[in-house]
Amino acid sequence: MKRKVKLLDIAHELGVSTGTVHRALHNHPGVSPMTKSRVQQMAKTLGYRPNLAARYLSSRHNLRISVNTLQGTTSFWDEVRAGISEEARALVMENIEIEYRTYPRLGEGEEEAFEAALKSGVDGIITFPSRPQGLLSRMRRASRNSIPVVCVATDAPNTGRLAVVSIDTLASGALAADLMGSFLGGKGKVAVTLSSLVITEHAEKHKAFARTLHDLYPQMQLQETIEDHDIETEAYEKSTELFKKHPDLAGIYVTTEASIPVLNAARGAQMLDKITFITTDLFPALVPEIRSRAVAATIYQRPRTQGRMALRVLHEFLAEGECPSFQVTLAPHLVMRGNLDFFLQRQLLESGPQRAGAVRLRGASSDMVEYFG
Amino acid sequence: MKRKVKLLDIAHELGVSTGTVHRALHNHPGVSPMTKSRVQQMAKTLGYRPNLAARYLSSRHNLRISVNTLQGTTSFWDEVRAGISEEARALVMENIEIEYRTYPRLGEGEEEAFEAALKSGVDGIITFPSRPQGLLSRMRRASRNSIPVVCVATDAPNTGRLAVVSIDTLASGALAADLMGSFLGGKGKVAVTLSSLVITEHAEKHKAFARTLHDLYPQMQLQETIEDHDIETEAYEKSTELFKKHPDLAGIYVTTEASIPVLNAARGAQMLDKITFITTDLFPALVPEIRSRAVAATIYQRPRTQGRMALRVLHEFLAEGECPSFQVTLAPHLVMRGNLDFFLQRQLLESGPQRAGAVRLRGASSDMVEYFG
DNA sequence: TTGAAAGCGATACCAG
DNA sequence: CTGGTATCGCTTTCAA
Repeated sequence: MKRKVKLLDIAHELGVSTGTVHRALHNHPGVSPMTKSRVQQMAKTLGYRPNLAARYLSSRHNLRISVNTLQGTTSFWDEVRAGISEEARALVMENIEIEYRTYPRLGEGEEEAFEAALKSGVDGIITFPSRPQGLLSRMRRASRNSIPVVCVATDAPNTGRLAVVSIDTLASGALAADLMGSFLGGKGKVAVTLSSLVITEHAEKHKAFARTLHDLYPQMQLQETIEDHDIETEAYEKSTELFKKHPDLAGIYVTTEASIPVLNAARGAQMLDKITFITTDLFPALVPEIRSRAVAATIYQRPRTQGRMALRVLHEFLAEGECPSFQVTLAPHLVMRGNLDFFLQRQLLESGPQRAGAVRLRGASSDMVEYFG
Repeated sequence: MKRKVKLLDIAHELGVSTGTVHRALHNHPGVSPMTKSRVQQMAKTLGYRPNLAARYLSSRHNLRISVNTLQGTTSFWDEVRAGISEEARALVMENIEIEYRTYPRLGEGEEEAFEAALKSGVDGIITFPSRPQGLLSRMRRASRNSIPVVCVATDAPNTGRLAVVSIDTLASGALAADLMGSFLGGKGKVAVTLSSLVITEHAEKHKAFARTLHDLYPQMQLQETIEDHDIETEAYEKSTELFKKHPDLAGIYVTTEASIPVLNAARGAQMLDKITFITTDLFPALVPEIRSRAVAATIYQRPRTQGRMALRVLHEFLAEGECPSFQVTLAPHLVMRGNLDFFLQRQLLESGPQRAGAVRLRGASSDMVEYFG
């Protein structure tokens, strides 16, 4: 049994005080370079690991975290935020203060929100970088100032961000392709819609879809790709055009949340029941479409879990100064009509009673269910 | 901003000492019933929440946890144990000692293992109750002695167990049925194999499969169910018989890990390419079967996550005296040839470098991927 | 049955 | 630049 090494051990070993050791280990000002390096060396050789309990206890320096996301127009971001809140509450040391900053539309106001977070001096930021190019300089500045930034859903490369939490886009696209091929018996014309090929995530899904389709179902023909630029009417019109051009289209994979306009376009073109739809995410308007089998399957991106992971990674870094991984990639869930109700029930349960009173050992009579996305 | 209430607050309120308050709240001996109830009342009205950091700091008595599972003949339990270890290491307060007790076969030695764990005086037990009836009395005894027991993979009802972590069997069966129907175009004969209808989990999967098939694909015909009692030869022989009896069988859903004998039986009967297989779990021998498309899809039960959750629930109870939920139900993952590689890669990564050295902020050059099941 | 007090290990401040 | 020390909230003796 190895006794844990503490500050006093390493201080004693070097004949200095714990205060000095502390300052040296944290790069605080006021330590001679010599002692600092000696301390750090000794800490390493002794295998010093800080005692987090003691740390939390002594400095109850409330962590302030800014969460910058899209407004809750789509249920996706509501779920992400819910996951963040949950994790914050669950994180045993409840010294986390979360400030939500939202912006109304893609790329509109997100720079201001980021700026505001920086100005207010938060300890960390969780953000959805919808237009990375605009955020670039600000994120670099945050990184320079040692303010960790975690990206959710979309990555922002070369910004010095601490980590990114997202769905596995390659697995998503590949799964969609394999399902599409299976459903259609390995032949027919299919198409993909996405927001823009400039967005890495969408391009990856598309690439994985195309590649898997080609490898596993060589007889299937992938048609031109629709870019809707996150505009509903554009999605509708371009879909309508596509359906007109390919009256024999057999399937379509919607990689974004914007599946409703595409469904409506198919409905308008009287082609709804001839086309196999594979969509993305799960939100109220999609439920009846799945139930009526207009949508064959949807790929659920587990927004709640994304939120949880984002906060967890950020907190772990803030607490321990270390980051478990720079890229957290979630496996998507597949929702079809058969298992739809289980997902809906889960969403209900989780958003319903706020972690309905935890119960002590003896009082265990009625079970409650927690469904992990 | 509400100041946190601490022991001293409630002690002061009642004119007693913190020691008394502490003893009262923890049902320690040596407190008059009167003061005890007064303290507990006051704690409730003030909304006292213990400061865990202080708790861990003052008394870090190592938690000892026994993990009783099947030997690693199947990769499933190796993964479960890996998940448990991971979570133990990740749990910030690393005062957890885990003792693994394994038994070679279903129902063989598990009672002895449980007994040994109890005798050695562990603080909690995670177990796979393969033969609940034999464990019943022992689990009840554990419960009476306030030793929490968490079941993994399978529940043991009426045993006083603290919680159960398992896959959503209803969602699994329903998803399998919907996929089967989609793959087969809504018609044909299908069958189910399982270990025994006596086992709740298997019965539930079967029921969900049958029900979903009936509701969504009324033209499909569900044939008799194979019970293999966890014996490979039995699975092989009964499958062979089934294939002989139904030469037009179109699909089969294997709810257990025992899919290889069934596949071999189909191979022997020259029916491999005529039957759509939906299997359960993911293990080395299954990989080539998925790759060759002998298996259309497999339902992955996320053993690693099950292990993580089991330890988390148990630790939370041990640490806080509260249990977040008595039933943790995981949504299964769907693995097909298209996304197979992503799951294999994930298993490799996770079992490879032991949490390859966490890195500090500045050193973030090459990303590592962590793939959450 | 109860009170008083000594830690647990890291942090932060004040003297030197 | 460095040493000393009070502090965080809870647990756990030891006296009373």
